This record gives sequence, structure tokens and C-alpha cells, in this order.
Amino acid sequence: MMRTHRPGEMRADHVDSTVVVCGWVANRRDHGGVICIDLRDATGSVQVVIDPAQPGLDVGHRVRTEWVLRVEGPVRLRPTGTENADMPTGLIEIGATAVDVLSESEPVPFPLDDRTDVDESLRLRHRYLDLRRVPMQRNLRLRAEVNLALRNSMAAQGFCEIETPMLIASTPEGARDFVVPSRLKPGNFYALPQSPQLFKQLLMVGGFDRYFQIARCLRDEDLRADRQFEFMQLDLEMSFADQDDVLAAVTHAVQAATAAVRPGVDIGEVPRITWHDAIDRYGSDKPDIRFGMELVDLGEVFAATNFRAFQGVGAVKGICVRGEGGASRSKVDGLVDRAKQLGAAGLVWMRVRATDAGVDVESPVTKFLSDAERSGLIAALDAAPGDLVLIAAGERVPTCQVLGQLRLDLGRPPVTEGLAFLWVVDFPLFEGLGDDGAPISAHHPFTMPHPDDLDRLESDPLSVRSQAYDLVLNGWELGSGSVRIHRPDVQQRIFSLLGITPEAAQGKFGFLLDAFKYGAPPHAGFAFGTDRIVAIFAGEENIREVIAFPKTQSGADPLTNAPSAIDERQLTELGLRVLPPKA
RNA sequence: GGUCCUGUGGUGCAGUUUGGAGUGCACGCCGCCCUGUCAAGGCGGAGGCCGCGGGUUCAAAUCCCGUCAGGACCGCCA
Repeated sequence: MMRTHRPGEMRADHVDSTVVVCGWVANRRDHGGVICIDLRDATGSVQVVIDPAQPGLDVGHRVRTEWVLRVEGPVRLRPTGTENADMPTGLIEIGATAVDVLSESEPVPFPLDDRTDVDESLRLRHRYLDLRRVPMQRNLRLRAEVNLALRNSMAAQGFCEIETPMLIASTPEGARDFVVPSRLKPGNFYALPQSPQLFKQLLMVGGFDRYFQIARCLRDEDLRADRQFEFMQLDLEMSFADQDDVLAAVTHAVQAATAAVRPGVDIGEVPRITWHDAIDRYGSDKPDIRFGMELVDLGEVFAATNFRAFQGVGAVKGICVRGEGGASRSKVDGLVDRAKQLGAAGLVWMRVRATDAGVDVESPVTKFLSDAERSGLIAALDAAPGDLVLIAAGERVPTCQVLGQLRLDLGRPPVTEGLAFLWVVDFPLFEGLGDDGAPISAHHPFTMPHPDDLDRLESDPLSVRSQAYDLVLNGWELGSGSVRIHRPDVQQRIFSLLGITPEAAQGKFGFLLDAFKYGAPPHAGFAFGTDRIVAIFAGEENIREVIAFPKTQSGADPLTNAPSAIDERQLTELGLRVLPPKA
């Protein structure tokens, strides 16, 4: 028998039983006549006490950190005064009667305690050691809990789990594809899926009603703290369902995931905000609603202003930063620079001060403002002495976005604080006009326009709302979905608006359009990134901390050295030749 | 493609602003001592391409240029 118990499970009620435990040496304290070892496995650690004078136990002096031991002996209460209240197993210890060295270890390249903040590339090069550390153990087990809860929730809601292929046809839309050369058809390529989007719609045509998958998605775009080449999504699609049905199903899943990792926490109904309101109030289509500092419209206050910068603009908006009125001039100048860097023409700042007459503002632009304007903006922003007011003016959406970013810079709580889910609904169907004058899909070209806006599709496309929606958590975009177009005539109108000819559409998505000829059910779906939701649950700002083997920012894996060159023979087999590097 | 930050014994840092001997701290490692510690303790010791290349200088970890690696961000991510 290899073991009878696990180190972290040992408690006082095991006293007097003889146990066998296995694990790694987390720490050793060799006092000469007595040796204390903390033996660790996935469950935690327990103190093993070795008397090296006993026969066969002098090996205790040789034992080093990260050696793998099998220890046999009675569990006993620690002598009075030597208990360790900081350890769950701190009341007891194992008095070793036999110690087998199962594996020796060279000195490890970095400490495996959780006090040391080790360089990340070193951690990744020895990820198998990093994984032994408490934070990675905790994060990956948390991730497994979330996956399990999501899967159980989907199953309980009657969704059928179906795998879709990894080797698919490349479509030029969207993100850059990873491609895989075909051996049997040299010169041709598969693409790795950016998402199972088209397949899940085909599954609806195929009569599967409710599909889900925890799917691997791949996009060859530059990496970020919240973006890897490969990432996981809870992907789902529902037939005979509308937007509310999808939102309810996804809400159920994230409620279950939250409850799994935060026992007793019920996120309740997830609030909804329209895209328009999100931009207006938070300057973002993924608002972090854990804190206030909302954007306030000052258009009325400055309707008749003599201040040039506020005249004839789409919007004048302000935020009130509580208690920042004492900010240094250099900090305030930094905010102005930041606003300009974000594309604003400028940023007006005002310190709110108490005066004999009440409250007033102090700013380089005060002389351009009337008494009514100053009191009006103070009232509109509910500003109090000691506050800092920031005002931007210009085209509505970009102006809101600049203030929205400043709001985050100045007020965003740490990632570990709070869970604020939010639905953002009524996205515009198109996000703008391309260079060729044709509108650009905000979501993807299969998104159903809002029924009330359908008749403006051709006349005023940019005003058309879509039945697309995003799920946001603490200001992170978790995922998005939409009601899909299932009618060929509507799809055709969208394609022609987008400047996609019927021939081009047939070439790119012909199989989907063909499928829709044979009785496509109305359907809608969603997908959200599980790496991101797990990272937030884990209190990590970086999804690499919740991925077992992530890539670096340059897309490399320091552990396996991917990507790497391949043999000439492999290239020949695939009909490929590598070009010399650009000079 | 771009902006910014970082790179110093195995690890984490200080030293770089103002050039002057690889100087320092903590951990780890090796040896000896030690019967109750738990980040054990005491004594002793080993360990350096200061990321790499070039330049300036009598002299470069330090200044300049380039480059590589890691990170944050912009672009990009239907």
C-alpha cells in the first residue's frame, strides 16, 4: 500500500492510529537529535518528526527540500507548547518509524513558497515546479470547480454537450486564423477555430435545440494580460429562443459558477444596461459598475456658453473625483496628457473649493465661465469642496470614452474587490463605416437586427440596433452573443449592406446559407471566456495565472520552446518552403 | 508596427541619478555543531559574462547606440 492518508487531512482524531503518507519535503528543520519535516501534497502539509538515532532513520539528515518521501508512523499529539495554530494539522505530528526516499530532488531553481514573487519567465520555464506552489494549485482547482459548475448547470438546463472540429476551413473575416497545412492536399490549409460559431448554428439546423461546449478557441492576435492565443469559452446556442431566454440560461450558469467558488453567494438577477446608456453613464461598452463616478451630461449647463471649447460640440460631459481636489498640478497635468493621448482635444479640470458664499470652482478656465455655469456644473455633478471635476467636450461617443477611461484610472477598485455582473444590451448593429463606405458589423454578420429598427436598415444603418448582448464582470468583457438571422432574405439584405456579393457570401459561408434553406429554426446563442471569469474569481489580474501552461506575451512557451523550426522533411511532405527572413 | 517598464551569484532586491576595485542585504546551496522547531538557530564556506554586442572614456553594472528576453499598454482581437 502506497499510502493510507493524505498529509493535509491529518487531524487530532487520527491520534493513536498508524498511518502512511506520501509527499514532498516542503521544509526541514534539522536540530541534530530531532528532525522536523513539513511533508506536503495537494491536500496541504503535516509535520513529520524523525529521530535519526532510530535504526534506518539517519536518512533524515540527508533529506532535502522537494525530495519525495513515504513516511510511516503513529499520529500523536504534539508536545505541549509546540502546537502550531497556523497549520490546520498543527495539533498533531507523525512520529516516523520508517522513511522511504521515493525520489530525490536537485535544489529547485526558485523557492516554492508563496512569499516569493518569482520572475514569470522562470516560473514558466519550470512550470511543473510552479504548479506545486499554493497559488497555482488553488487557481487551477478553482478553475476545475468553475468548469464543473458550468457543465452541471448546462446539463441541468437541458443542453447537450457536443464537440466541434478543430481543423476547419479558414474564413478571412474576424481575427487572424491559425492555419495548419494539409499533407494530403499540399498547398491547402485548415484553420483552427476562432470559435465554434458556424458549427453551433449548423447544430441548430440539425435539430439539437440546446447545444453547449466548453470550447477551445484560437486567434492569432497579439497577446495581452487578458488574452492568449488559445482560450476557453462556454459556448452555447438555443433554438426557438429569444434574447431573454439566452440571458436567463447564461445567468443560471454564472450564478452556479459563482456559488461553486463563493459558497453562499447568490449574484441574483444580473442588471441590464443598454449600450447607449453604458456609453453615456460610464464611457464604456463594458462598464465597471463596482464604483460610481458616473459621467454627467453638462450640455444643458453650457448650452449658451461663451467658452469656445464647449461651443458647437456633440457633448459636454464631466466626472467628479471625490476628494481629489488637492491633487498636485503635475498629477492634474498628467490627467490632461492622458486625455489627449486617448484622443481628446483637451481636458478641463476644476478644483472645488468652499467660499464665503458657498461652493465655487477654481480652474485656469474659470474666467470664461459665467456664475450660472459654475453653479450649474457644481449642482449637476453634486460636487463638494475638496473634489476634482474633469470635463471633456467633443463628439459624443469618443468624449464619453475618454472620461470613461479616466474614471477607471482614478477609481477602479482592485480585482479582488466585489463581483459586479452586468448585461449590456441593444448594441448597434454596425460599429461605423469602413473606408469603402460600407458599414462594419459590430458583432458578426449573422446578428439579427432589432425588429423595431429593421425598416431603417438601408436608410440609416448606423442607427439600427442589434439583438446582440455582452456579459461584463467588473469591467471585463466576459463574452457576447446574439439572436441570429435565420431567414435568408434578411441575411441577404445584411450581406449586400456590408458589400458582400451573393457570390462572395456563397463562397465564404455557402454551407451555412445552404443549411438555412432547409428549415432553419430561429436561434440565438452566447459564448463567454472561462479564463477571464476564473481569473476574476481567483483575484488575478492576468489569465496566465489560471492557465496551466500559458504562452508569454510574444507567443512563446519557455517550457517546450514552442514555436520551433520543423524538419526539412516535414516541410517537403507538406509542400512548403520557408522564405528567408526579411532583410 | 509603436510607446513605456524591467534585466546585477541559484532566488528576491539595493547599487545606475552624480562613471572610480563585483560593494551590500535577505533567502537558498555546501560543511560542521545542535533534541522541539515550524521562514528553526549558531559558526564557517562556495558561488558573478552586472542579458548580449558595439561605442564614449585613463576607467562603464552605471553614460550613448543597437539587440535579445520578460512584462504593461496602443494598434490588432467579426
